[in-house]
Amino acid sequence: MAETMKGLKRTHYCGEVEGVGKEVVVGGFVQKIRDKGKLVFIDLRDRTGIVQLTFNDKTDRDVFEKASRCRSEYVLMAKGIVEKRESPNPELKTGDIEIFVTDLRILAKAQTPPFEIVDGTNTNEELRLKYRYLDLRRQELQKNIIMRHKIAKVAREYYYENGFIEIETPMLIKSTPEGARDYLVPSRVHNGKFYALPQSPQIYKQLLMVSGYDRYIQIARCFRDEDLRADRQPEFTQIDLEMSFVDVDDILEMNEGFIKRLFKEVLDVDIPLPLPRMTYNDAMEKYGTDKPDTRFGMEITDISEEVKNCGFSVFADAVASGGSVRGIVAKGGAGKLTRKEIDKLGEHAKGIGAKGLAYIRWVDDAPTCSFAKFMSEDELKAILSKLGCEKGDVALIVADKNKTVLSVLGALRLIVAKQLEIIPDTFNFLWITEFPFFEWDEETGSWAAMHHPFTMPMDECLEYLDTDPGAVRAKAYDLVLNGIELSSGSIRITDYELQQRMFRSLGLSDEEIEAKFGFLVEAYKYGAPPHGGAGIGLDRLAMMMCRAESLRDVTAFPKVQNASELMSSCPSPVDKASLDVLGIELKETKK
RNA sequence: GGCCUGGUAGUUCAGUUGGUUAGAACGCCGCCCUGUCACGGCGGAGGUCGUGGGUUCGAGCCCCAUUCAGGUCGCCA
Repeated sequence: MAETMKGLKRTHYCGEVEGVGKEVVVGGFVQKIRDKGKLVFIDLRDRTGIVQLTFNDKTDRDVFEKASRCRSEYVLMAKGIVEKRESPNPELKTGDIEIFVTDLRILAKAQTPPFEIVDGTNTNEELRLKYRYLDLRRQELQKNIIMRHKIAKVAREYYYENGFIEIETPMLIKSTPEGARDYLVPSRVHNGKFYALPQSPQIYKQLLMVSGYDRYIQIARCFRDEDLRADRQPEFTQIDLEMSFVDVDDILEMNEGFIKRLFKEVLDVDIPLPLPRMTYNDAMEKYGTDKPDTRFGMEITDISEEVKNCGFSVFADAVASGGSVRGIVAKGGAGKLTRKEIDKLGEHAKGIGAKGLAYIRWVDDAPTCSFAKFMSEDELKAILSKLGCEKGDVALIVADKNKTVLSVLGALRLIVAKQLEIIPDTFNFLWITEFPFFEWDEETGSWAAMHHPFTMPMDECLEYLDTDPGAVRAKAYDLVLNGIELSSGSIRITDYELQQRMFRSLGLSDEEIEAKFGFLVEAYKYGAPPHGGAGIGLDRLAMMMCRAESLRDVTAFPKVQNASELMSSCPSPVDKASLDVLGIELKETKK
């Protein structure tokens, strides 16, 4: 039978014990017991840290024996006197004191955990996820989870102070088969019909602006039934906001203010404002991605002009067929990027769509070049000069359709930078602006909205909406931090006529518009202030601020790659009776 | 759905060309120890080598399939 804490009331957290001579009561988990025979030390841990409990020949005999029976992860409560240590432990916050224990309660015994509860563990993540509640005891993880809490706290404070009102939007909403796949929820009272879990509160927050709430914020859970990545969970949390009577600059400034305050308060890092901005087109041309990591250079250079008439048909043909030839230069990379490493990069490039990878590696007097035999010396010189490739450097070159060239070089740029270890440990924020409104969908052979169909086109683009959709840019913006997309938002269309035009450009019939967005379109007929907003990924923000590698490290109960949760084994089958009530019959399921 | 990586005591790993009884460290259990804090000393327990099949006189090791986990591409308005 475990003991109770009757008569004891905690006075201090373990990591905050102080005051030599004072009587204190602490509670926590046994981190470690060091039994010296007639002298026992117990490291007691709670979320604030560790304090040392001491038992010696002056200790009551029952208390002493109880102490020596303790094992790792037992839950204890101890009353005692704070004493100064003869030899302090500089590793501990409370290292210059210890507690001479006069009363000890074993509140719960504990089985030996399947892995040690210590920081810097390298226990397999699968096992730790199965026993997530134990993994969450580790101080590393507790620090991350608490960091996440602080972010949410500063977010609420900041936006509240700026006039935002927190409003909850529904979790059971109408499914709109656009964009990501919805999680569907059946219901007993509506056989054959389904709710969807929100991918974001998008439509509702826009309606709140129509309703005149002016500034809305919500720390909102969002759901997407898509495959996971290290930086993507099927359910995630967004600091979701919307503002009325604003244009792009107003929203960017508001959110910059939040970023600055957040990093100052939580990490004591100064983020200079305004944050840099870059157009989508510039980002694609220079970095091959709409979320560039600008902590290092290695920008993409177009050498199409230099090679369009050269003897190397791969290059010349790519340019002739409307594509391009571009390259990146790894400054001083010739040492680390051996022929073998470059071959590996080539394989990787092929894996992501390139037909091949040309290279120049300049170690000694003359550069080694994979396509030298097709080139005159002058042509090669021109390429080197345009690329800025010098002795000691490696240039990687891809020829293909523009889209392929850019995406491949964008990916290689990141890999090479990691290999060369040239990425500084800083926080580089960047706004990406002027996104294209439309995106050509190869599968359906039609235009699709890149952001979402309620995004306002830029004022000067309205005139060629119908004639040249590909050139229409939108009042949409992303906030990027070190190559991770942190936030995404836009100014919304508030004009009924314009919205109808955009829907039609997307190939939606009047019937489809009515069925999918009828209530939204209807709402805008009753007058709406200009408005826009953004969603800031709380999980990713926490991941970056904790310098974690994965969202799993900043999410209390995360899901794994196949979107299941290892601890509770969810999702799980349900019995036939439950399905019958919902009017659902399963087809043969995938094995 | 494609590609890549991994799965051996509780944990992290080693395991030679396929060859006797599969090892180490940490953890765990027991005994000893009055100043430990990576405590120390002595002793001990602990293995379906992810699963199934195949090759072989013989498989942790080779082959095939499968499963689980991770990364990534597709996907993520």
